[in-house]
Amino acid sequence: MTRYNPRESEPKWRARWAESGVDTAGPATGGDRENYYVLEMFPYPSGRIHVGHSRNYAMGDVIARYKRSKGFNVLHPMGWDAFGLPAENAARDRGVHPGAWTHENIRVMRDQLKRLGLAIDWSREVATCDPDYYKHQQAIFVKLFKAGLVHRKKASVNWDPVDQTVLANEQVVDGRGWRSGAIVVTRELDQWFFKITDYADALLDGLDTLERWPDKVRVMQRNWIGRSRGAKVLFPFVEKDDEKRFGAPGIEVFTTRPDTLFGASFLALAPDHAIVKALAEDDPSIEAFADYCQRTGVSQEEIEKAPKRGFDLSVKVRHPFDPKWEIPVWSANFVLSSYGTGAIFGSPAGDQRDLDFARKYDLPVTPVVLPPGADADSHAIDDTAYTGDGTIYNSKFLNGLTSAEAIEAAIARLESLKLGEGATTYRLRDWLVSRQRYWGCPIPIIHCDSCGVVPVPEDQLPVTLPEDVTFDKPGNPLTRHESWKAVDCPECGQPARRETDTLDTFVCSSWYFLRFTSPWTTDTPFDPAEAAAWMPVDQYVGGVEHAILHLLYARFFTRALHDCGLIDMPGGEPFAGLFTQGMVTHETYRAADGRWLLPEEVESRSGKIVEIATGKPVTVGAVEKMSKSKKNVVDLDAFIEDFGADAARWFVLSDSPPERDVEYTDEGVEGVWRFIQRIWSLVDAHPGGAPGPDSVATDAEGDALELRRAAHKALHDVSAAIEGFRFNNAVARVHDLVNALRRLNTEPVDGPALAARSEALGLLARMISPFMPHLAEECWSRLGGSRLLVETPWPDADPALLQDDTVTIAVQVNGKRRDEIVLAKDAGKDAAEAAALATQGVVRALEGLTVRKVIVVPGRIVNIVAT
RNA sequence: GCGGGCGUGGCGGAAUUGGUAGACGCGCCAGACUUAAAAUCUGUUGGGAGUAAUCCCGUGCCGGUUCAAGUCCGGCCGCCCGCACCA
Repeated sequence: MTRYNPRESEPKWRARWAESGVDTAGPATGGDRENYYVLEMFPYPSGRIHVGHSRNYAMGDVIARYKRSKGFNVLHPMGWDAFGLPAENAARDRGVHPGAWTHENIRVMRDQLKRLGLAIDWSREVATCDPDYYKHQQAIFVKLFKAGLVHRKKASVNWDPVDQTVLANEQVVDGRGWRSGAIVVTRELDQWFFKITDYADALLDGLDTLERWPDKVRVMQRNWIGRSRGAKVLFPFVEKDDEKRFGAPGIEVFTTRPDTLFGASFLALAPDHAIVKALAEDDPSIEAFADYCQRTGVSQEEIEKAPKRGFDLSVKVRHPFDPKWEIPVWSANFVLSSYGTGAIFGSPAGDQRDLDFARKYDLPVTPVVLPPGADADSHAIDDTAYTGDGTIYNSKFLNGLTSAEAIEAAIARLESLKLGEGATTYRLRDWLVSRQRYWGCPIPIIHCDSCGVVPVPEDQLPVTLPEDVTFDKPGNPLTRHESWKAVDCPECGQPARRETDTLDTFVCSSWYFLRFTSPWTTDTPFDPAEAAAWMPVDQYVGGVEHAILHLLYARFFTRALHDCGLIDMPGGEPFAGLFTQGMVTHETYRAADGRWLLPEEVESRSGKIVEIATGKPVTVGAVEKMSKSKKNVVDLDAFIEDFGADAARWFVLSDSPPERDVEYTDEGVEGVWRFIQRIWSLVDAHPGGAPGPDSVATDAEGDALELRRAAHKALHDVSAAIEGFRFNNAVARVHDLVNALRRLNTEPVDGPALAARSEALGLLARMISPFMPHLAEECWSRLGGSRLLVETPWPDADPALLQDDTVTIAVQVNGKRRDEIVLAKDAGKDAAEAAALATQGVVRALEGLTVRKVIVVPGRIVNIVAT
């Protein structure tokens, strides 16, 4: 009897797999196998992989290996999201070039991933910082530019003062930069944008087709896009002078409730609305008000608690439905310039914010919507607005209509008066893609004094990053690199300047899955035929933190590429199936002086957790997602050295459902180790001359037959669990089979019994192969498998063995379980009823009662109703 | 405030279509082996009553539908996540 030694086995089998080439995907076109594309969100090469990271890859790998053994041509690639700010920070702090730092991390992490035994087609590996990759990205940028999907404009943008760059709206979380955590400030800057708003409707409607996406993610995207239907309404100026002063006939507002127009009591403009800005130039008190609003905090609480504040601009407009009705124009701190037209009309009775504002500044409050069942004479609004639907009143020609009817009628009237129209607005803003950083894909644009903005001609791509840069000063080193910046204009040949901004790294990750389909192309970003055949990704696996950012950008990108003719993807959706996996968590440890401690730096001494180095007690903190910052990580290499890659893979997939977090504990790992050894000891104890692992023991009976049944049931359940993304369930069913193999280990083992055991052990090896491929291969080999297990098709469970000859069913009396009966599987209802009524437990329970009804659900239950 | 999800033993969780609640694992307890410990193996393990057979209670709370409810319906309570002055 030997112990299973992963240190010996795992490298051996990985070498065999590499020799065999099984992990290499075949071409998607012209093959006879069905294609299946499984992808995990590619990592940022930040340093090292810990056990927490491995869960994501383990899940994708189970799917990849399972689908491959089911006969699919599987594409399971890996690459590196290799541009990003941490590389520049490392350069600044340690004097190493960002490229060198990144490539070293890639080398380390690639080795780690390889040690996990992932069935990855490494021949397709890409790194986004490689000019062979970003060259195509620059070509795509130029194509999008020429198609009018890229534009440069001056806009109020989010500036991260720590990372010294602008950020997209999606990258500002709770008013702070998503990476730095610094409070973002607003700046007016000339920046590059992708016109993702052109696709707002398509992106919204497409969500309905994504049936294999979590609802949560679809809802988040829907909310982010934030489509609202309503109307734009023009309130004409009262004073003719104002038309000239502001260059417009009046003030345009957006509303979703044109039915409440007769409740209007004021207009409110955002503090940075053009009219407010114009007025502020001559009026310091308005300027002071706008400044005050700018300084209001950015956190949720601050916004929520900030009192409504307004400033009367002393401008008047007319009501669109009544030229005699004059309405005052205010500026208010709760109006956003970035939404709608940056101006609203206040209808206080139907909107809580408007009501708060009206009460504070003593503006009129006229109710115009009568709630169902309310009385028009007595209905009044005090401090709570009525925001629901109802019957319109106090509203002239809208009186008596429902809210929905009144919206239509009001829009029709506005249109006939040429003072407004039905309109749709979105919360989604264009995607700001320029970054004032070095370590990113250079934007292939040249600024020429006479020709303006000129894209770099395709035959001059890539625009590569210069190597000779320094990071000793803040800001973007490209802006200081005079020789790199200097270039002749491609159109007029005069001296011109390169764009020094680089692209947001999310641009890189918006099409990498397309590059994977054909990374060998040099003239095009990918082979259109291969890409079209592989896409969409059948199963995408990643963290929910990308629910909006990456997953929205990628959906935009595939549509834009389709519209530019680069790929044929009519549906536009890059990811047909999405799974958002839970994290691996671990206890946190903190020394008395506040230092976080690694799990390996602490130990338990007589029931107390102490720091090994000092012996001082340690505070055990919350169980949290493994993260470098809190040091509650277990290094993958150390784990593999101790327990092997299979143990890591099995552990992170056990116990918790894949979409939930799983807690790392030493006890749990020990359990996995024990289980691995248990499997091995079963296989190792199997006699050498026994039938092979793909034998079928047709003559088995008794315990041997029971074992076959257990094996085939396990196979059936494990297959279903993998298909249904219930890996924890698959793990439990494998445990069941191992328990059956241990329980039914009868001696001596004769012919049919031995064959049944061979069959069961063979099936065990196969069903663990997607999870613990090295152990499975070792078992398969030990059992006498004729070829590599990875080249062996997934077996089908024998349906005849999935059902027992007899079934045990419960018998209830009045819904309470009183006994159970054993019946032949094809026993009729009458037989079941008779057997049930005869059992001791039933007889006892029925004492003194009369049977009224007997319900028999064959194979399930018998329920006797008695009174 | 809006939206999504979740409440089951000491813990992670299972019960996929309404049909034996607690599979499987971890932990705990007991036993075997051992001078001893570790490792390994065997067994017990929702709560309560009882020598036992057995009985009662039990899936956040209250009510309903049903022969039968963790599962369906109505109303609460609690927790987690996302968004949030979006007109």
